[in-house]
Amino acid sequence: MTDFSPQYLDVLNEEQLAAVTHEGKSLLILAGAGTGKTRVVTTKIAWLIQHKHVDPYSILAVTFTKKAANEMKERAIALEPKAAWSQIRTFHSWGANFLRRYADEAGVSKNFTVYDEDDMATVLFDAIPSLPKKEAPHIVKKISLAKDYGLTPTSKNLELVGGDGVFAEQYALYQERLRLTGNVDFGDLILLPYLTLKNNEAIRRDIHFRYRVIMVDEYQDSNIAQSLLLQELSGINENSGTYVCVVGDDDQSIYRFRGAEVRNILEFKNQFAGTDLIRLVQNYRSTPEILYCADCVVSNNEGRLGKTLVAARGKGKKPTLVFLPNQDDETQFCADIIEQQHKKGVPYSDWAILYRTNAQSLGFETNFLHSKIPYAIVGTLKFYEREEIKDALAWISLVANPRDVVAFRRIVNKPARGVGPASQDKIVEAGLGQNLVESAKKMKLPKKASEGIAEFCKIFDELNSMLPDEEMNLGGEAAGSAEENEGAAPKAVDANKLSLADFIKEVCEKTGLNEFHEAQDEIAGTQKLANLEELTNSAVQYPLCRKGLLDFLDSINLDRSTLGEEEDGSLQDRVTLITLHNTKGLEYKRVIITGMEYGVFPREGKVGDDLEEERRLFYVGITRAQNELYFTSCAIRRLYGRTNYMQPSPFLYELEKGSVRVLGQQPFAFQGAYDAGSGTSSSATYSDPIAKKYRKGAMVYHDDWGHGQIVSGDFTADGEYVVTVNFETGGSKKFLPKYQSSSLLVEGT
DNA sequence: CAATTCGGGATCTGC
DNA sequence: TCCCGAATTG
Repeated sequence: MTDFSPQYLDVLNEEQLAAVTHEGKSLLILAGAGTGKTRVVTTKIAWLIQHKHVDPYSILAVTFTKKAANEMKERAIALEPKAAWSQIRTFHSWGANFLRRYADEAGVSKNFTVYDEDDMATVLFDAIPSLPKKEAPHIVKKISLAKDYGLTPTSKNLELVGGDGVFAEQYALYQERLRLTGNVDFGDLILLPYLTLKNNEAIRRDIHFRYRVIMVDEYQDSNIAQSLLLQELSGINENSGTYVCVVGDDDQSIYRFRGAEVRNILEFKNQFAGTDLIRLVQNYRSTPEILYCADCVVSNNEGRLGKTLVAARGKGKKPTLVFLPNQDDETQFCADIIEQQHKKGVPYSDWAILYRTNAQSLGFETNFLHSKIPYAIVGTLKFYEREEIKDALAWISLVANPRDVVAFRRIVNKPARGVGPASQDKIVEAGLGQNLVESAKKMKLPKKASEGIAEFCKIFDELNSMLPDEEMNLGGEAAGSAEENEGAAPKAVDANKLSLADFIKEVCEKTGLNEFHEAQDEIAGTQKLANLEELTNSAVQYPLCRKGLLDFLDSINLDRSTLGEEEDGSLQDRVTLITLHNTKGLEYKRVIITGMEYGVFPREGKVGDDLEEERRLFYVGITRAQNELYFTSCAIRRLYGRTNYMQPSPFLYELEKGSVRVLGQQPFAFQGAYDAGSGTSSSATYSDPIAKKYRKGAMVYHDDWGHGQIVSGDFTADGEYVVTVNFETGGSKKFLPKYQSSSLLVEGT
């Protein structure tokens, strides 16, 4: 077995192989965009199991998004089926699982659900009724950030998150109130496991015994709390012998604003003593021309470990920088180039249009609708934030945990049952930290409210009694097997067996949600009833029991992404419209990065670390492109209803002369910054009006050939003026403008 | 409670 | 400019 080399190792390059077979000390893999990072991690898992005989059960691999976790799990299992026994999941879902197991030690209810920021605001408001309405979200953000930084209400350095004199107290009051609900917020899913491990040696020993290998993907996205958790989890300071391997790219860290800390990756070698570093720089995605641009830009950042991507691919097209008069021209330029290429057989799905802010998508949508260019906007549909879905989920959550004040308030008077705010407050105050429904039953209230509460409690009890504690066992697997799987996707439920979907169906019917929204749909033409059905369907595979209910709620609360969005948009021939942030981890054959203007990208006022983060975002955008890359920059842009004269993005200056082809009217600041074209001709004198109009450098549009630029203009021996035009499509043509004035149009005149 | 008006604010968004 | 939430009004 010594020389046995599994096939899957053959496809790796030298640096990838070194990363896969590395052992011993901790390892930081600095993996640039498109260098096969996921392949390395999944192969490493397979190699450890097959070749090093590591127990798959003792391997933990964490990612930041559910999508990434699913992909990693799938690919690891494809290489080595035993990887199904490994823990491959998101940080937060691991945390939720840990907290359910050690609920008592962590001080939460076993059947907690997870509060999002809206819910947090409700809790905060309950805790501090005097708080002005619009301040709540502000403070909630600070609390979230504090938890991301690993700070508790008694921490000394709360000013790190902008905490002022009263913040510590607000945070403390919030915490107190939150604990009374039994529930947790997202920050708790990291912070509480960290504190529990830190303060409880027995649990810590259990965990160190269990996990022998820990890998973290996208480590540049980790926050301080996650780094602290990793240190406790791995027992790095206690000689646990656990092997830790983190993978990331400091150049792609773009989530500082929500607590991600690049320094985690920069200082990994200090936190995990004796770390080895392996760089993956062989890039299999992009042409060398695109990678050159990426490097020009990112090398302007100071806080980085430093690496330069090396193209594995051969030469391609030079990226193009296009200066346009305004945003309408920008959308039109995109529409034109996509349409021209489409006529030549380039599918729409090759293209992605990237922008800094969602608001910028509007112009493209309008234009594409009109131009009949099919498109799909990525990442706007927030299924679980819809009113009707939140209502249904509130009922479900309250059944799971009757101490859930937020859920209780949300539904107790919806539809109206005469239980107004005053009655609600009374019930909540009396029932704090207890079963709110039971408390409500005992409460003395005005006649109207008391009738309403009776009705509410009746519905609740009926729903509650539908749920057995354990899965009804009709000859299937033993209940509790899900515990072994630790929340892995539940097995399909027999068709003739009741599933959780039946419960949710009842919820929608009994509570009047269906009735209410059916009426709404007719009036407003909405889809609410259908959305509720979709929610019901998504629960089909969960068993009808309390455990199934909690698993279902976790699956929703820990993946707010895309239910309701098309499963595989890539199968459809459509242009992708997407924010730069959303492109991380994705790739497209042809990419247009739009709105390259100061104030838009980078956003106004960004300096220092914030500016470096914007630059990394630009770097992420550039490195999404496989074959072709365009940048567009407008001289004028409407913002908030005002017309603004824009300066080109400072990032454009960082693209070195000769790294891009420039089209359009260069702003004054750019005169001479770039070669306008490749022509060397001495050019024509501009005394001739036609020659003046069709001069070298001008942008033109031709009915058949599309957009292009005049790269040379000369007079023939006969005195005829001839221009050579390089078209966007790559072709080059000569024209006699004298005879072409109607079909060859000079743009911007 | 529903319809209407008024005013403020406007990034990116994982789990 | 435009959208959302809060306040006002019938």
